[in-house]
Amino acid sequence: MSATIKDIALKANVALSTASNVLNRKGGPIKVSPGTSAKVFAAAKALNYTPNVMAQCLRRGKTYLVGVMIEDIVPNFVPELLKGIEDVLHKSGYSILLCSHGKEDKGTTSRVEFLRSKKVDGVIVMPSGISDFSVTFKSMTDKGVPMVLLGYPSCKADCPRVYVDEEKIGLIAARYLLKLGHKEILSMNRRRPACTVAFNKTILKNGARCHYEIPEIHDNFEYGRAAIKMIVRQKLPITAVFAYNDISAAGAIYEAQQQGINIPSDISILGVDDLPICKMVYPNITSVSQPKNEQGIVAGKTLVDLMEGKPKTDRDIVLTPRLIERDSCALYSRQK
Amino acid sequence: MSATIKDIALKANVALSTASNVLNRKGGPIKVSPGTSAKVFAAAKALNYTPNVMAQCLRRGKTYLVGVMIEDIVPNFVPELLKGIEDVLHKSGYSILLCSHGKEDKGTTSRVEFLRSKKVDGVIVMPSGISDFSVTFKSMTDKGVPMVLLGYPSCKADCPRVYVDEEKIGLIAARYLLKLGHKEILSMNRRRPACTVAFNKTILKNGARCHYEIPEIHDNFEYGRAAIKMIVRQKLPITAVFAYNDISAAGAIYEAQQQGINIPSDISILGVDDLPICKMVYPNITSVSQPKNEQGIVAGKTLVDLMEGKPKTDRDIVLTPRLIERDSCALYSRQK
DNA sequence: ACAAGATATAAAAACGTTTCGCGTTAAACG
DNA sequence: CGTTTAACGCGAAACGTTTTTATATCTTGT
Repeated sequence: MSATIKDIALKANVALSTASNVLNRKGGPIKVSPGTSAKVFAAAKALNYTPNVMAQCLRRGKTYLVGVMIEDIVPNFVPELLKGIEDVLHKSGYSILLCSHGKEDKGTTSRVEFLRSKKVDGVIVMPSGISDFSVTFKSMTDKGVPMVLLGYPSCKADCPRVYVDEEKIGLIAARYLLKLGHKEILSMNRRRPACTVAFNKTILKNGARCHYEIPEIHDNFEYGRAAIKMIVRQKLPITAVFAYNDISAAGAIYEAQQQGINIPSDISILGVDDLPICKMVYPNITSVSQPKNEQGIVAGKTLVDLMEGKPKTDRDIVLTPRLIERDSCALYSRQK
Repeated sequence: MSATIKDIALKANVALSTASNVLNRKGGPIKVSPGTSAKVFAAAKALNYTPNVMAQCLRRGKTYLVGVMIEDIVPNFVPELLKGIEDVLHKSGYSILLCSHGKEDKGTTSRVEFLRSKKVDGVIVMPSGISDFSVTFKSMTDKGVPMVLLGYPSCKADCPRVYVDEEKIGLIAARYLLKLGHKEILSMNRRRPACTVAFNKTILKNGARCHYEIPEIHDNFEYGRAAIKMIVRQKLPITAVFAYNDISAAGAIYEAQQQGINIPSDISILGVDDLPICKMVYPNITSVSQPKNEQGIVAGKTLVDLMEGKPKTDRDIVLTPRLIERDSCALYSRQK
């Protein structure tokens, strides 16, 4: 079908091995005269040659493939993460094999088999919840396939993990809301344990009160709406909401708008993630940013280092969140 | 490193070829006694064998890889499309090789080389703008690699295309806004030529007027804001806006809210795409939906058919948009 | 009981590369 | 001019499969 290196050798009147040498050991130790070199290149160009990567991989014992495992492609921040990963991997010559196992739990292990048989050189896993990956991926890690875990610091796994400092998220959020003078705050972050602990501690220490009695709802947007509904129904004296994430914040804003509650003058709402949606709702959402793109980049780099056999770095790489101030939080006004 | 079929043969005391036969010609013509079969399977399990896909591909001349080419991963609907594609391809045993060339135009051709050398069995291309792909992908299509174009019907290419009926989008939008009694309508859809033509024609035929003098802005959200700004600044008598897409609609709503204009009682805003954001802003955006997931699925199926050598289907597959009514459009009230 | 067919297993070729080691020729040196 | 050395090019093996062809073993019909 396609032209092979053999065709080139034939056309250029050289041995197959010589053609190969010309083609892929450019500055290498094996010398070949400029004349033959030119002949080979000419032939290659004439035949529109591209190497057969399968054959190369087989021979070299390396695939330059990285498996990226994701629960589902839809969640809001996955694209940015993916992009970060793709960028850095591509720069190092790797390409990514996408692997999204839907909801089904059993899917995970079969996908592992899939990646394993594709002989990927490395894996990046973005867990969807807390689970123990040291066993799921045992068959790969045992074989020495490097792996990096992205997000969810609470997952166990025998590999480097990249995530953002959840405690710091809580700290930043608490300090900010306190600075604005809020005393009665609703926290929706029970799903982020470390974050919640830090948040609560800081809040309480400064003489403010922290509520967190919202029924869990899986849909983030509805979760946010539920928060406002609860505040209204139970007539709570809350003046600020620390939302689970920006989607929840958007939900809260939406419900508030519907109920005639003014954001931020009546209630301040603080999001987490700095998703694009922050700038698309009115008022723009103030949010604690987890650097998504950076996470992807860092995870990619870490994996590349591992695959190239660089000395093992520190196990965990934790990134720092930061506050992005917009319009959904305001000073607490007493004369309410 | 990993166990090979040779190891299995050795362990099971059979010839390499016998092991291979047992493993992958399950119901095939070649018979092998239950005894040996069992031995081989036992050995395979004991050694935790997974076939080396590189070797298989090399031998079979098929990679079961499909290149999916995207301008950028970020745009809002890409994930849904991707998911649709992934689902159906995975079911047929293919996996997807992601390939997002950033902004750079020259990137495209180098990515084509990339996919070509990976010997993908097929390609799905989602163009970012209007261009002639019959030349860009010539080196692949010439070699008989099937290809499917997704979206942008205005692109030229010698392959099946999957897209939604843009004329119909215009038609649906026009009819709906007319039904609501609007007479002065702003259309932002110049970037969708077929859609605009149909929209305008219908609007004019029914005695309403169509404005469309907005300066082009690349950022969709800002584009939407600009529309409202223009209406306000020039004091246009417009009562309905047919936005470029949902992001633009969100932008328009945002700006309106800031200017104290009520949506939908003062101005109705109609979006296109039915993105998740529709349900996240207040009021919820009424939108003409382009079935994203379905597009992905159809594109995937078409490609699979092509790759399996099924008889060529109709060149173009066009999907039908439909109206999703929410809260951003209302009857035109004269007593304004 | 013997050739003919069936049946089960084995051997070998092929897929397209990379790479090692070897032979040839030309250049350099005394 | 004869010998050492470097420079260049070649052949062949190997990567792990699949598949075609060949060989050995076992039935079976006459």
